[in-house]
Amino acid sequence: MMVGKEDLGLSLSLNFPATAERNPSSVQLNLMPSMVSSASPFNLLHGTPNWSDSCPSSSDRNIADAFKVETRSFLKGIDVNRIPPTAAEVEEEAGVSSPNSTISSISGKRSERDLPVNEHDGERDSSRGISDDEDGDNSRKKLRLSKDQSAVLEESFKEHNTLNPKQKLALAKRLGLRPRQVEVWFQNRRARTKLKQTEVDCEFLKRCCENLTEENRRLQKELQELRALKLSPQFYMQMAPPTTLTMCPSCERVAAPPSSAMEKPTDHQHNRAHLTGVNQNHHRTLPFNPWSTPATQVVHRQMNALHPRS
DNA sequence: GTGCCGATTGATGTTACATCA
DNA sequence: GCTGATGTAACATCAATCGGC
Repeated sequence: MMVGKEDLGLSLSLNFPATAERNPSSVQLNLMPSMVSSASPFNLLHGTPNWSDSCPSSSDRNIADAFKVETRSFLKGIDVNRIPPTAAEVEEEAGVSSPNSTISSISGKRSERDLPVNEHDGERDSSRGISDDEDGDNSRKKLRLSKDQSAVLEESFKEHNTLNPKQKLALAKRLGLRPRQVEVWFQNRRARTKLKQTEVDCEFLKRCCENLTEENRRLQKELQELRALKLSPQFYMQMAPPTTLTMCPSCERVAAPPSSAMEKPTDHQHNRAHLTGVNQNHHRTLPFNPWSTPATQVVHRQMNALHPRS
């Protein structure tokens, strides 16, 4: 339900074509806290929202997902997923395509994998869904996990996004699911998390690109202005040595030397304050490296944050 | 042999739209 | 022409499967 998503304040919209058509603000993104560190590139992106702030917490997302599932079930008035309370009851339903008896039956490989676990669990009955094939019903039934099951799984996923066999068994037992189902849920959950992370990265790079384009445009314009100035004889009279620029060590911004005609007081007003202030050595002359301009430094920091070198 | 991953399938739910009484 | 019920195609979601590593 869109209402649920919006009300929960889920943030990032990517407007993928198919979705955007109907739901312009769709594709709600979420990051697991562990996946968005404090060094997240989004925090470094100037002029953009703080994504880690605006992105929902995983719990919000979990709630949203659970809410979604719940709402669907509620609206239909049907909860298709019941936790089989006892093995006996499961046995009764085994041939009847109960949601929880949905199987892996089609794949012999996986069924075989599950079998020992069920034996071990004393819940072999659920694996009798294999007999669905024998019943001639080859269509696999779609299982929808209940709200409670999803919530527990999400909780567990928050603690550790992979399960060891022991944890898997315990969780399966607790939820009344087969271990294979728990395993599959975790796999799919990891895939979803990764997909969302990819989408976020994509969005970030898009913004990065936009910023660079804008910066490039600005620099081109500046270059044109400088070239125009260059034609003026007065420019040469007052020009600073061509290979040096002054960088403010505190803010890392490049500024023209005070005597230079290039100085633009309105552009970087605090330079004047620095230069006329107590510390006359505040500005030091540095060799100009075009790749270490503020803009490129910001981008480099962003890129490093995104893909840190080991 | 096992577990994970990416790609894919298929069941199910939602939505927008058309048709009809 | 307007309204509500019904059918349906398109799409979204997600559990489950498959093959590869």
